[in-house]
Amino acid sequence: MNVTVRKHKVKQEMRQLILDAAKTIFLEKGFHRTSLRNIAEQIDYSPGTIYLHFKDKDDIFHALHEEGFRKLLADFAPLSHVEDPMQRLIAMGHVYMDFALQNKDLYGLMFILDAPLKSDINKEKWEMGERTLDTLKRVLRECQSLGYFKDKDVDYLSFMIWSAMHGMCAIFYSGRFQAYDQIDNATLMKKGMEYFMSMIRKY
Amino acid sequence: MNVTVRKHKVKQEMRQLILDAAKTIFLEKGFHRTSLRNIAEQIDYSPGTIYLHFKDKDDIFHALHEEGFRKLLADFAPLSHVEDPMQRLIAMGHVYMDFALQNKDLYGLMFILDAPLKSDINKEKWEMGERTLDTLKRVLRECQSLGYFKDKDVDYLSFMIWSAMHGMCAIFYSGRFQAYDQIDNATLMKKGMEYFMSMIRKY
DNA sequence: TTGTATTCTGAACAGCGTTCATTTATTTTG
DNA sequence: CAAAATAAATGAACGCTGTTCAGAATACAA
Repeated sequence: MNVTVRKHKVKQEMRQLILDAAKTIFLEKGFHRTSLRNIAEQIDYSPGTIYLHFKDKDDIFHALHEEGFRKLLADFAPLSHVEDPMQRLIAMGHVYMDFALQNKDLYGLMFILDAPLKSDINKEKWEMGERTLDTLKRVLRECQSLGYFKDKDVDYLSFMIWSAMHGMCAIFYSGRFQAYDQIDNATLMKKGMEYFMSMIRKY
Repeated sequence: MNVTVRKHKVKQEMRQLILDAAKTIFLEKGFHRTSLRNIAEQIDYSPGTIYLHFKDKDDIFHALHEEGFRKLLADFAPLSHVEDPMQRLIAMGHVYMDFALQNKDLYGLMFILDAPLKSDINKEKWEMGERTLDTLKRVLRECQSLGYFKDKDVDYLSFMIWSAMHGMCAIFYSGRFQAYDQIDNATLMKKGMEYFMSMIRKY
């Protein structure tokens, strides 16, 4: 018992060690360019050892995926204290964008990379995604009760708003704004957000 | 001369043969899951032959990348006949979205996949991207001369609008809307677009 | 200390992008 | 038409990948 508890703890520490190493290397080289041998080398274990803690590479992906959502939801949590739903909606946008800016690799894993998402697992894992989306839908309904977004369907509306946020973050992630190369990335994002929010406030 | 011309033609046909095969398999299996051996097999040549026509896998990526932009710009072309700039802007949105819906693989190559874009080449290749963006900026300026988007910076505005469009397409591409799984993809996209456009019209 | 259970290793497998000496096909020349 | 020169295509080989698994190393129990 005391022993099995400690064993369990050791096992979890190893898991976290692998995840942290993986995250570090993903950040440096990108998901597809990171090999299990790279990860193994970083933590001074052989490649085989990783398979004692994760089913395969996708499994590591999923673990980080979930870690990302936990972090994002945690970042959202303080916003529940913002009384005015419209102010809360705007604040959520900023938190979302900051999350993408500060956790580029994690953001890519969660919303962009096509790596796995193999049908079986994704239903379970996307429970986190749904919870995040529900947070958005809830605040939108509150906004509606204050007169905003009259006669708008919350499903379509939430999709449109999330897409706008995601679009900016995704372009940032993929590094595809050479077209704006004279403008600082963060400024571009913040200004884009500002324009969108001032638009939606009047909607 | 006559001979060299014919040779050149044959060579280009081979190039196109490879590109078409590549596109087909990308569509089926995705970029990262498509191997050069798969492509070679599909056209009944050995892997080595492909390297007679393309520098490497990234080179194929770039060729399709450019093909995509040529197609998108061609789809935009007829819109120059739409007199009212706001109507043209809205029409552009629909064309962009239809392009993504009907050329999913190409869209991913152009705007999402992180495969290559290795600094050297991307400047040249993104000339197409810039041209596309210029089309958007031009119509926005025309809208401004009609009183829309007063005091708005065209760079930030174009980024925000493009991001909103891209966001919807990117979510569609990555298949990450299980959260809306009871709603048809195309409907979701069209409605999202409709909401965004009705919002921007009043901006 | 011995025996059992656990952890870890690293060689092996098939497949990957890529290269290149060699073979095959085509064209040019005598 | 045959021979030489040029071009096109091959496929084995290299070092990499994710993944597996028999065996070695280590830890724990009796």
